[in-house]
Amino acid sequence: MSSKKQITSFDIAELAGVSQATVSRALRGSPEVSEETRRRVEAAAASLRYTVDKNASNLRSKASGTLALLFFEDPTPDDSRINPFFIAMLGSITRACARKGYDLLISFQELARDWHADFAESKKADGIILLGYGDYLTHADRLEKLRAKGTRIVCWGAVLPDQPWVTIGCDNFQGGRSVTEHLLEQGCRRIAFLGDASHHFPEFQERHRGYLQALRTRGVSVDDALQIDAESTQRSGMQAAEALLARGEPFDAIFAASDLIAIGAIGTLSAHGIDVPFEVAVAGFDDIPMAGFVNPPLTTVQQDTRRAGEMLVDNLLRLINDEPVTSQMMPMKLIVRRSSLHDASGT
Amino acid sequence: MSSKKQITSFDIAELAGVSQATVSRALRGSPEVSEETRRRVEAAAASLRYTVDKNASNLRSKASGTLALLFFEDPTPDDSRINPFFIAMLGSITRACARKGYDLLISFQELARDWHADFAESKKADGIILLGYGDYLTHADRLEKLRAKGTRIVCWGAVLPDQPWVTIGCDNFQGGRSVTEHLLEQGCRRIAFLGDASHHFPEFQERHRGYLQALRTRGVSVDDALQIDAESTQRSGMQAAEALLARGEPFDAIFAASDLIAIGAIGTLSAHGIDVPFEVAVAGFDDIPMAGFVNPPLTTVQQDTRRAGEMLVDNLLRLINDEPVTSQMMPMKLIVRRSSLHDASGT
DNA sequence: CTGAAAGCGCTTACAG
DNA sequence: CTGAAAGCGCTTACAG
Repeated sequence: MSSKKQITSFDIAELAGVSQATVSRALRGSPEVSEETRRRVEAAAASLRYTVDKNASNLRSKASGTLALLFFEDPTPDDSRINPFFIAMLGSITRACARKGYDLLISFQELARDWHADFAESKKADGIILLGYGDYLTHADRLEKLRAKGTRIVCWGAVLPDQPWVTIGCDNFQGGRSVTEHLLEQGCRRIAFLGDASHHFPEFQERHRGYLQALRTRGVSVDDALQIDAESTQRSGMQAAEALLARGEPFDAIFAASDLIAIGAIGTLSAHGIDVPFEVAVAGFDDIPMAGFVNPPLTTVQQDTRRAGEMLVDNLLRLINDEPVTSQMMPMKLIVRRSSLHDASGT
Repeated sequence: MSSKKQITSFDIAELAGVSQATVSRALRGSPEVSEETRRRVEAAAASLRYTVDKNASNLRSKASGTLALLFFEDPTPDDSRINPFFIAMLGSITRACARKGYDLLISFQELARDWHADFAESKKADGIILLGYGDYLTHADRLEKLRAKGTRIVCWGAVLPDQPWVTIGCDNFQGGRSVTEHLLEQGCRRIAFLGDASHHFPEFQERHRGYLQALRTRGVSVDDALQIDAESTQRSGMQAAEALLARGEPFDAIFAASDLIAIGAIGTLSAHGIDVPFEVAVAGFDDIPMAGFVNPPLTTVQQDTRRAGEMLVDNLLRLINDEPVTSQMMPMKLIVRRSSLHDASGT
């Protein structure tokens, strides 16, 4: 603790020769204060290195100037391995907050836990951003209850019809479709899908729907034996690829529901002496920084994380200001790298 | 905003049949409260879904229960590319905070900016963690002024003698030495160092000192032409490798001051048709997640980010509690992967 | 445009 | 072990 007593707005008021209320107004840029008074107050504040006590101002004004970012994830053995895609989102969310003058509180949570009280209800944050490959459906009632209590929440994830909460997400369906069409163009016909395509992973499910759509449009028959569940980790990708090989079904391509799954799968294929992309083309989803550096470089779908972060923050602030907000879907972009160039490298 | 009036400790007091002060004590687990009263208060609080207003409690108690994490970095063109090593640190710091019951506020800043007022002085955070390949020396006076004002700060970085602020860092000197010894054991004799080894990058400087020490111990002469400045980005690593090649000096190994530099350098070498590790062995520093997945997998130095995060938080909390704290250095670990196996793959 | 006063919801001596 | 009272440092009607 500093030895000196804390400097308050009363000290500034005395120094500037105005009332404490005027200090408060001047420092918040209220238009009620005359230009000259404001200058005098600002000079006094600067000379004493005064800063407004956020706790007091928040208590009085009922706003915190803070947003909370909650990462949802299953408990992982390795604490420090965060899904790289969400890291990129974290970066852009942080900067978007800074641009808007908001602070950002972050926290890692398990979806099943009782996290709601921690932020909005204790007035630490004015609103909450949820990030994660979340099965929000299962927790829909909780989200709904929060919303009813007046908590402002914006989710990143699958944008689905009939979702009562505001969601920003990329167009997973189109993404899945684009990747699959690209693989078909490479001459692949037995394209495996690695990822849990159930409603527990709504984003994966959408990507899978796009995959099915692309196959059907081209008249390629769908073989359920080519779909293997996986969650978004390398380990899970390796296991899924092992399971796929164990099934003995022939396949000439893998569309992994995320880059981490794809990278794990490539590892397994290599270990089995299977060449990528000559024998099996592989594509992922997310365009994590690693994607361009694995061997072979990974074809994937890029999401505009910078814009996504801005949209999450902007929409949450609109919600906080009681402005109309709707869920929004962002376009994605296919990034072709060597891992999927089945055609060029072989046959 | 919720339509209902906010529930306060007075409501709980009434429901539980005690005074408001007792509610406050019971909910904070004060030992002064009887077990039976506590239970009654907790039940009442739960039934009304009451949570303590943090702004009020912070204002009164003069503590925020929040730590601030400041990332220092130069402004980058690409918002979302955060150094992966710091991301791992972020993860472990966040979790360490959670375990201690603290919230974490995060912010990206440029070292040169006027950031000090933002957190500690406005009472938003009880203490600050600084993270970044920072040139803290240049900003030493600012740090010192903050400390004098009572701000609690802990830095991640180079642990140097005569540093008045508390720093946690890994043993960069030993790390640099281990890598260099390893490269020497592989038969390399012309080992380039890629990284700014000036006092502006104290961690790189320490790694470079370790490098020099290893060379001298083995009686290998140091050639200044083999040192090229680089900061910790792939782009910079590529440029440094280009510059090195342009000098025309023969070299059989590169020790890059960070993994990102190493990965960039490998890219440049490959583009020039130079085989790694057969013609040039390469090693980096940090063991970022990508390191094991590039081609060839990168030999590097691993820092225990989980433990580092814990130590940063623990030491900051000690500082906040006015307990004695000293700077500490953590051991590192050489991780040998294929990029440095010069010997085995050639000659 | 400015000031005097009330009050945000807690925690913490103080008293018993 | 519990209560009554003061007060943390602001913001915001209210009045002029």
